[in-house]
Amino acid sequence: MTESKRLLLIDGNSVAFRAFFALYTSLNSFTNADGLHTNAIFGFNKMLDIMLAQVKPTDALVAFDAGKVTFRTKKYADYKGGRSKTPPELSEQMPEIRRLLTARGIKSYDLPNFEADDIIGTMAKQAEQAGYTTTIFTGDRDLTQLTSATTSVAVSKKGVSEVETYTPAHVEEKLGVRPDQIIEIKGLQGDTSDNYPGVTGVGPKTAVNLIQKYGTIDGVYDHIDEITAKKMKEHLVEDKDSAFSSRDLATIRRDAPVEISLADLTYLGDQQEELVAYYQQMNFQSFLNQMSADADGDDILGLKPVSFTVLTDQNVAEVNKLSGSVSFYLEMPEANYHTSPFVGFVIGQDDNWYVSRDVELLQTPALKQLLSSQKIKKDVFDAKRTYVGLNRLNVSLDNVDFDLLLASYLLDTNENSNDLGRLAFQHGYHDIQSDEEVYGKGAKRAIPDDDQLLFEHLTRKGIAIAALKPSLFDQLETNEQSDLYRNLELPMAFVLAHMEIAGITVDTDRLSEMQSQFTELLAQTQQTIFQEAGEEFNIGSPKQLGHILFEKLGLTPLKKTKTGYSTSVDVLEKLAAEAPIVENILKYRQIAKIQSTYVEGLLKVVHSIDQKVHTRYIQTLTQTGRLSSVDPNLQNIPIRTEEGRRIRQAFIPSHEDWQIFSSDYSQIELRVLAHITHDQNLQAAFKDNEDIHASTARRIFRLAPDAEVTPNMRRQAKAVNFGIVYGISDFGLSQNIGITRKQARTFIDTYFEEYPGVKQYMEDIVASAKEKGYVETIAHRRRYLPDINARNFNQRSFAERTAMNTPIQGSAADIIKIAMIKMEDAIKDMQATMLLQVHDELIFEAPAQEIATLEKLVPSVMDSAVKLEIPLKVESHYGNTWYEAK
DNA sequence: CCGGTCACG
DNA sequence: ACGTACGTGACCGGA
Repeated sequence: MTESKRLLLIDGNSVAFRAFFALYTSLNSFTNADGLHTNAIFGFNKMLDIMLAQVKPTDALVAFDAGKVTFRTKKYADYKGGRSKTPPELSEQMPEIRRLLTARGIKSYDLPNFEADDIIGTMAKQAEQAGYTTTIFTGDRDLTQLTSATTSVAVSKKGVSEVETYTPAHVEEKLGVRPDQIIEIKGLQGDTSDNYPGVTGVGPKTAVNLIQKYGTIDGVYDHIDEITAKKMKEHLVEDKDSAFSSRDLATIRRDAPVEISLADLTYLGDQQEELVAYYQQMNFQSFLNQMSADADGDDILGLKPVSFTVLTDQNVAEVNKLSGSVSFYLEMPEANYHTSPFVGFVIGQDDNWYVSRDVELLQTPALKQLLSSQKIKKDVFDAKRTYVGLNRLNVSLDNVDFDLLLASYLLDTNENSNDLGRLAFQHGYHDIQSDEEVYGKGAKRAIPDDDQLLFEHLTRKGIAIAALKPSLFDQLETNEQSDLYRNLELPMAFVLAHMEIAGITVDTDRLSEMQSQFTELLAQTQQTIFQEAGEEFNIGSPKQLGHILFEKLGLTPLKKTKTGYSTSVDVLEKLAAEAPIVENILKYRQIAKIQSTYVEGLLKVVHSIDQKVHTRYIQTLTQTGRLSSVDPNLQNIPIRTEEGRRIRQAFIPSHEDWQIFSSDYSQIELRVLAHITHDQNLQAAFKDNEDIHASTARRIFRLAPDAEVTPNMRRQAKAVNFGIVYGISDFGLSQNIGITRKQARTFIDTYFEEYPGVKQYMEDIVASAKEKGYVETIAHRRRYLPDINARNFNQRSFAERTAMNTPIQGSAADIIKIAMIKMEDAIKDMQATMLLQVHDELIFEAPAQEIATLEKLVPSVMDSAVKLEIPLKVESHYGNTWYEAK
């Protein structure tokens, strides 16, 4: 038997399209010296590498669309109508991709009047008859209709490296029909992106049901009289022509008049000289390196070689020759740097890089002094992480100048990878790998034993930090964000580090006591529920619960989710009157949540050494500038229900006779709103220290000056105020307070009449976002809104609400951060310690005798953090536990 | 690993 | 007509 032939067929346009959008956020860091965008070319080549490695083809072809006019558009003028134009940044790359293919020894081909699909369908059929094994690579799932015993279809999913491979069995499993029936489905349901209609009212589910029952569209019409659903039958009869023509449009041709044959498709492999020239022209350093590495048989994966010195006790003093700015990186492989092991470190500058696995070297005088030196600037990736890690080694870190992670987050909150390599790559620095590439992922993740591998990776991290510093600083300056970086976020990192290191003491006995109580309560409630249900089931499973409530007990399903019946609180609360079981389920859920997340969850993360929990504040995650808290999250400890609130009894001071002290901003977001909108009426309410929700109620209900604001009016006005901050919609408001959409509309209209400044601001900020592509906070924190001009209504509306909300939520975040930096200085001579931040609230512990001082000091620091057009208001509380500080 | 649910501001 | 409130994290069940 001759060697088997393996054919790789690639849908050029769709893969290029996928590559372009997978690397869309890095569009501007992928340009060559001629100003040509190269992201799609780069991504295409990456994907190509993956497919070549996987398929090891003997023959290959990349098919392209010849143009807009095809036999399909001739039959049906609207085919693919309404599609937005290919972005010019992608169009300019298409000819270059074809040049790339030539250099890589792969044939490319297009055929006038036909789409790439038809070329692929035709060649795949020929290959099947000739006994080839064929793999089709595309971004378009419609091609899965071509799968057969010898033809599989790999569809690229997310990013450039993920593909899902379809065989006939996988198609059936996933879609519910055989590959040859896909066109029947498409005929019935149509295709919005290709713009053909199918049959009115028939979506994916109905289409699959019909085809499963009748096999084909012809089968459906042969049995049209069996269809009982009246409306559907009418639509089917009416749209019969459309069904058949839609099926025709969906059918990939397998007999296109191609002028090539299988014999022309031999895969020639890389044309070395041509490819080197090509990569050079495109500035693809990493592909060039990969080529030279492959040629050497070297396995360093295409990166420039780096040199480093391994530090030991003997030569550690060599670091004394470093001066000016040094890059430093401390490797801790686990996310939680309070407990992660240490793997090693790198320190250096220019061509002098020092590495070691032995972190105890950091405690030697040379390194210790260097790291705390006021004269030598330190450039790092994640200053807070580095500071806390070094603190565990009793080494202090001072004079940090550049934090790659933090700067990168401020420049674009959307590009917020935690991986140095990945982030560097996004900023156009390619001479580095991600941790995942070097260390592996999941169960296979491991720090290499090979010193060379580890030290090279660490050295590359050090070099990347240094390499990116000038350009990121430049960009911060251009964005007027240098002040935000230097005087707000960078100092903030160390304030947070101190709070994390301090931790908060947990009364584990109190938690254990609660644990037994809840265990018993849960068991009782569970038994009651089982009796009411008449059987045992898993209450925690929405699927099983839905079955019991809506099928067995016959309650009315009010809302559905993607996967079944919704059993969320708002649904269950509406059903509570129908059956007593519902109330018990709500109770069970509430207690189960407290038990698993707060009692048991918290107990799991208490450090046995100091009886404390040490959260990590993630400073570079949220899109608005807020912090987030993980491991454990101390920003969502219950307060709204009494049972939950008691969790706070377990948060106690770390010393006898100390107290928990807490101060919170009152209505900070609405005050920020009053400030940035300059609305005179809203500002007047705050200047007069009014109850803001009551004040809003007076206005939106147009009450006379002496009329009383009822609690219900105040409640509704409060919801309107929230709605305004969130970027209001009548639907959202109506859902929230259970009124009609029309009533909600009236509230909103009246609100805007009463607060014209707010209305003006909302219009202006959306217009500005559409023009600039981003919005800003008072401290110049920036959030890009790529969807603000989207054609999709949903995406665009979301971006518009975000444009309205982000300056408000983000400026409030700026304010409390400024207050925290000032606070650390204000209490530096006291024993009081700042422990937690919960968005608009700061929590301290302090000796009882310092409480009186704090009561004056903390509010004064907080309300004078920034000067706004309205006053800020702060309220304080204290007690023996966090629970009592209310 | 994702979706549903629910805890917070 | 479209189908929505803004920002988070942890847990569980079930692919």
